[in-house]
Formats: sequence, structure tokens, C-alpha cells
Amino acid sequence: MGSTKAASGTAVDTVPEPKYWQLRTVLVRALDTEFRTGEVLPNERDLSSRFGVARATLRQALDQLELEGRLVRRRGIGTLVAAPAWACRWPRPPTTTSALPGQLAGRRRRLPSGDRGGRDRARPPRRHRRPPGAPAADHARHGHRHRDLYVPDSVVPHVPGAFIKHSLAESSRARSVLRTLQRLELDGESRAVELGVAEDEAARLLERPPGIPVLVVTTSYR
Amino acid sequence: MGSTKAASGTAVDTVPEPKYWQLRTVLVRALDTEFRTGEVLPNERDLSSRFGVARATLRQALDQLELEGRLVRRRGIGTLVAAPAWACRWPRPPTTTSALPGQLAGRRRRLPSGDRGGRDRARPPRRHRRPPGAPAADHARHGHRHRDLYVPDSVVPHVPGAFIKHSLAESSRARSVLRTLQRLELDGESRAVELGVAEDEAARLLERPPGIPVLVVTTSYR
DNA sequence: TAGTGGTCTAGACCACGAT
DNA sequence: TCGTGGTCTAGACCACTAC
Repeated sequence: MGSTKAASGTAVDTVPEPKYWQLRTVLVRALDTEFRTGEVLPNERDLSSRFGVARATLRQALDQLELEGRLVRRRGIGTLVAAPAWACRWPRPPTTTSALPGQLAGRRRRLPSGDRGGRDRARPPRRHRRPPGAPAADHARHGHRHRDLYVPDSVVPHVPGAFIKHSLAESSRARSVLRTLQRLELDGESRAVELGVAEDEAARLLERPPGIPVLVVTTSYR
Repeated sequence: MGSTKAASGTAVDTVPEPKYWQLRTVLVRALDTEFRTGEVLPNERDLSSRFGVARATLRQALDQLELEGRLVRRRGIGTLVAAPAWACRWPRPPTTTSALPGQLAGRRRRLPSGDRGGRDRARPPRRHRRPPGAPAADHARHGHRHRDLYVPDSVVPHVPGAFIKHSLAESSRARSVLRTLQRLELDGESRAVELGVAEDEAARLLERPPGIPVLVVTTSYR
């Protein structure tokens, strides 16, 4: 991103992509090609000056990547490259450790050893930010899958009317599926499903920073 | 929050809560007591000066509330109070429109009418940020439920080993449940479950801003 | 003590929607 | 045109971790 497209004219798109999003794109690429899980990124001040943006802007990009689970930030330590995802059964994308226009070459300390740092001490606040228009799903990298789906429509295969075979077009059933789930009664309990936010413990379990949105199922006995 | 505790000494807690989180707390209370769904909050510049913080700090609080689904922000329009949650089957908390030390009284325009503005135009970027230590779950307000749980452990009641009756203590099964789900094969398909980020369309379906983390199920045919 | 991420400020300019 | 949220800057101080 550097200085390109600083001039006004060129752009045809209504609104040029925000810097922090371009930055995210660059970083994603770097993560895919130049870093391995557990490695430490250059510090924020370094990166921001390297990319010619304010630290806050860089942090916006990092925030998003952390939200996406690609980074883990530790106060006093640094920003680490997180494990790819939640355990994927298929051969992961080659994790091309190969070459490419590398822009981020830097020190690459590996994580000491004991990872899974699920400490109990109350985590201090963190921030999250978000993404723009509609960048292609990063998951597209993997082998040729058929379709991606979101929480409700897919995680509940046994709920009537929620069977697989969905395509993006069909995913509008997501809501109706959730609704079905909400109407569900099992073992004499009744439950409600709503969107909530992961507290500390949940966040730890999900290996995501606290505050991320999750589906919350509340079970009620009478 | 205003100016209180500006002096240093008083605090006993190791790390004083960040301003933006205190602010969030105040706003949550205000949302619960002074506003109704669809109402418009005072604008950010107003609020920030009212609370004596920088706009960026106020925005951090609003970001979190948006992430939690309590607010919706519309460029050029304002910040609206969002619907409580994803449809709760139980009587909602009285939505106490009653009184309390109201701090936010202001203009309360109601939403015009046609809500559900699921436009197709690419939404411009938004930001998200996050929460601190471990504030009590807001859901605790409702009637006496038994337990809250997170995505994997609850939304998949039929997966072996994923039956209800969970308590917070048990919720450590969340991960193993997900793992089970990942091993699932239905209709000759195989699938992978991972944490991802909602793109535009998904975000629209879930009525959340793009970029929120979601469970992504990828189905593969061979 | 030095380096890192986390928070906060006070300003600025922009694109959007309504008027 | 004007008010709103969205982005960005350049700086500051803090708490945490390692040395």
C-alpha cells in the first residue's frame, strides 16, 4: 500500500478502501507467506512507520486480524502469529512458506514453548475493529470445497429444515433455522438462543479475545 | 464517570478499569432504562463532551456496544438502539421504561418505520473493539435461567456427548463438542468447522456488522 | 530498565443522508 | 448545506514482561 494511489484521480471505486483495510490485506499476505505460527511480528511502532501510517491505523488493522483469529497480542511481549484455525480436517493450504514479494522480513523469534496460555488472571481490555466492503473469503484458499456457511444454518444439521446442502444463496435459511432452534424443547427444558458476547471464560475456551460475539443458549428448567 | 477518580491514590484495584469500559457500563444502564429500540442516541461529539472524554474513547465504548448488538450505527444518520436480542421466547426483562438516575436524557427520535434495511450496497468499514476483565453477563437480568453456554456446546444438542445440562463448569466440553462436529459426516459429505469472520452477506443475515467472528462450516464433496 | 501492547487525547478531513 | 458517523494523525502516558 505504501504511497500508491495517493493521488486522487485514478480511483474508479466510489470510496477508496480505508488504509487500515489495505493494511490488513498486506498483513494477511505476509502472514501467509512470511510467518509461521508462534512467530513474533515486528512491534507496532516499527510496523506503523514501516507502512507510513499512524500507530492507531496500524492497530486498526491488527485489531481486525486479531478478531479474525490470525494474531494474538500479548502486552509486554508482542504480537504473535496465531494458529491457522480451529482444527481443520483437510490438508491445510500448503502454508506456502515459499517466497513472494516479502515486505515484512524481520526478527522471527519463535514462541518459547508452552503455548496455550489460558491463564486465569483477568485479561485487561483489548480492542476490536472491523472490515470493509466484501473482500473474498480467506477460506477460499483451501481445496475446492462447496460452500461456507454461518453459525445457525450449519451447526445444527439435525434440526428439521436445517439439513445441509446449502449454498450461499440458500443461507437465508439461517434465521429460520435459528428460530426453529429457539422453539426446540429437549428433556423438558426450554431454551432461548440469542447473540451475546463471550466473557472471559468463554473467550478462553474459544481461544478468542473476550468480547467476541457468540451464540448464547440459555436453558431454563421449570 | 465524569471527573471522579481523577486523583491517583484512591484506587485499590490493581488496574483501574479503562475509561471506555466504565463508559460502556454507564451506557448499558442508560440503554436499559432511558431508551427504547429504534431510538437515536445523542451524537458522538455530544456524548463525548458530555462524559468528558475524547471522541475516540467514546467510540471505543460504542464500538463494544455495537459488537454486543445493542447499538446500530448509520453513517449520516446516527446511533440507534438495537433490538434486545435474537428473539427470546421468555418474557423479556420488563424493559423497565421506568425511572432511574437518568444521565442521558435527550432527543428521542424513533426510527422512521421501514427497519430491516438489508441493502445490498457494500457497507463501508466499521470498527470493533473489546471488553475488559469479566463483567457479569448482562443476560443475568432475565428470569432465573440455569446456565449460559457458548456456541459449540449448546447449539449442537444432538451430537453425541453434546447433551444439554451443562453448567459453566462443564462448558469446557465446548471444544470437544466442536471436535466431534468436525468429525461428523453426513450424506457422504465431510465438513470442517472453524472460526471465521462474517462477510457482508453473512453479516446482513445475522444482523451484525461485517467482521464479527462466526463459526464457519465448510462442506466438501468428493 | 527497556521494550511491548493498551489506553487516551485533540484535533482533522472524509463520505453519507437528510434538508 | 449541515449533521452524522468513519477514518486518520501524532503525540502522550500507562501497565505488563523480560532482562
